[in-house]
Amino acid sequence: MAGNVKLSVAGPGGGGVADKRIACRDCTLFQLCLPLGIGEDELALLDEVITARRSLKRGETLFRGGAPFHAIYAVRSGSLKTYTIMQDGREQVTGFYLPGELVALDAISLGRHPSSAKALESSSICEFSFQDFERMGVRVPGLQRQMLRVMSRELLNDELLLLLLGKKSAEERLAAFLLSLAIRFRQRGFSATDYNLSMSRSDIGNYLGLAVETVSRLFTRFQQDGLLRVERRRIRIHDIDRLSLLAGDTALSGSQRIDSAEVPQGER
Amino acid sequence: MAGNVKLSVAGPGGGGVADKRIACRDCTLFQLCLPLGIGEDELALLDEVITARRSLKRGETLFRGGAPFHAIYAVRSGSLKTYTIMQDGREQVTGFYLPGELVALDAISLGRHPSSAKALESSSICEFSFQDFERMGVRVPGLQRQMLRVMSRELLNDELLLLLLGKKSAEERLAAFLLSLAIRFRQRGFSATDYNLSMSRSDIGNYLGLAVETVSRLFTRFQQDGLLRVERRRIRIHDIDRLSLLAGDTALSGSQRIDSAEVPQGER
DNA sequence: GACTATGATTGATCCACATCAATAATCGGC
DNA sequence: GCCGATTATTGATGTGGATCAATCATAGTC
Repeated sequence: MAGNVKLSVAGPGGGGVADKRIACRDCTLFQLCLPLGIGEDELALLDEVITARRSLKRGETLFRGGAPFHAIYAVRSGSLKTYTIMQDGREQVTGFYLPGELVALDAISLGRHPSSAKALESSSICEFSFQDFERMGVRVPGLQRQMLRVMSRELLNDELLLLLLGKKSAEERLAAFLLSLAIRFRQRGFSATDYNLSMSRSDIGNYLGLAVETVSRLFTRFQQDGLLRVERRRIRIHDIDRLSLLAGDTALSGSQRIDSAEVPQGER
Repeated sequence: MAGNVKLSVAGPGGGGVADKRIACRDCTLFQLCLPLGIGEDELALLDEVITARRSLKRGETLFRGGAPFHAIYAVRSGSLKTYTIMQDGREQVTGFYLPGELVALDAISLGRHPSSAKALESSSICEFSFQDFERMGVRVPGLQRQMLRVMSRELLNDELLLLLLGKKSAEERLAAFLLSLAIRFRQRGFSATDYNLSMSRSDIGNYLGLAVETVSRLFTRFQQDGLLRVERRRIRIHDIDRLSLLAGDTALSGSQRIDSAEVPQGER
C-alpha cells in the first residue's frame, strides 16, 4: 500500500524508460505545471519539448549530482527528493517534490546537476529538453514568464527553509513541515488533514536538520497533545490551527501569505 | 574608513534619490550584471528599462518586506543585506549582496517582496522595472536566458547555505562564509585574502544561524590558529587552503566546482 | 575632546537536541 | 507465511553552542 499521492494520470506501471505520451493539455497537472497562462495552440508546442516520460520505482535515481545538465523534470505522479552529498559522505536533503513541481532548476547556471534526485515511491516524470525549451521561449513569451515565476517561488521556498533551519526550534520545524505538506496537498485536490508521508523519518530529519530520534519523539508528542494522529506514515491532522500556531507563521512553501507589513523601526 | 568594496564607478555621493545615469556598456560591472552575452545594440535597450539609479547610505532601506514588487535591483557599488522578519520579531538574514548581484528575485512569484533589503554601507543601486524587463525579454532572448541563469545560481547559493545550516558545525560555517566572500571579491577584481566585512558580527551570526558570541570566539580562534588575522572588520587570510579544508568543500556561492561525482552506491 | 550608544570580546553556566544503545514494528523477498 | 533487513520508537547520557553577564573598544555627536 505504499502509493499515496497518486494522481489518476499516472501511466500504468509497466512501461520501460519512456512510455506513451499524454498531451500536456490532457494532463491532470495542467494547472500546476508550466503551461499556466499559455494559449491553446502554444500548448502544442510545449508538447514538442517533452523529450520523454519516465517511470521510476521507489529508490531509483532520476539524475545524479555532478552529471551534465540537459533536461528539466516535472513530477506527474509520485514524489521525489533531491539531495547533495558532501565529500565526507554526509547527505543533505534539499527538497521534496510533489506532482506538478519542477526539478533541476538549480542546474541551469552551472550546466551540471549540483544535486541528485531519487524517487520516494513509484513516480512518473516528464522530461523537458532545456535547450529546446529555451529556443521555444523565444516564440512563446508566456512560457519564459511562467518559468521565472516558478523559479522565484522556488527561491522563496528555500528562503523559508533557511529561516526554519537558522532560527526555529525542532518543534517549529516539524510543525511547519507538516503544514507545508498539508497546503501543497490541498492545492493538488487532496485532503490537507489526512495524508501519507512518502519520505522516511530519516529523510524528514535530514531535511529539517534534526536527528531521526528527535523527529520520532516530536511525532509522539504532537500526538499526545492531540494535535494529530500518526500511524507509521499516515498523518491525520486534528487541529491544524494549533499546528499553524506552533509553526510560527512560516508555512514553508505553501505561503501565499506575507509577513503582515514589517514594523517600520525608523531606519536604524 | 567604512567604505570598502568601492568600485570606481560609484556616482559621487551627493545625489538625491535618482542621480545621473551611466549607460550599461560603460558600467564597470558590465560583465557581472545581467548584460552578459547580450549584443551591442541590445545593450541600449537594457538601458531603457533602468528606471532609476539610487544611492543609499548605510542603514537605509531599499525595500520592505510586504511591499508590492515592481522592480529588480542590481548592486553597483557597496553592499546590501536581505532579511525576513518573523511575527515574533526574530529576524533572519537571507543574503548579502555585492556589486554585480541582483536583488529581489524572490519577489517575482508573489508580486510582493517577501524580504526587506537594507544597505550595509553607502551603496549605489540600479533599479529595473520588471514589467519593462519582461516585455523586453521578448525581443532580446539572451536577456531571458541570462536571467534564468542568474536565478538558477541564486537557487544554488541557497542550497549551499541550506547545507551549511542543516549539517555543518559553527566552525565550518564561518570558514565557508569567509571563503565565499573571498571568492566573490576575487571575481570582482579585489583581493581574495584581504578584505573588509561590511556586515556586523551580529549579521554574520544571524545569517549563519549562530550567536554573535560564537562568531566572535571563532574569529579569535581562527586567528590563534594562524589561519587569518582579524582586526575589527578587516580580514586578512593567511592560509586559504586550510580555511577551505575547514569549510568542508562548500564554498557557499562562489562554487564553480561540483561534488566530484557522487559515489554510485547502487540505488539503495 | 569628553559622552553616549553600539558593537565586539571574553568568561561562566545551561539546555535543546545529538548521540549512543536497545528494542519493537514493518517491509520486502522468496 | 517465515526471515533478515530496514525503519521507527523509546530511554539514558553527553555536548556544542546558546544564553546570561561583564568589560572593553569604537564611532558618532554636540
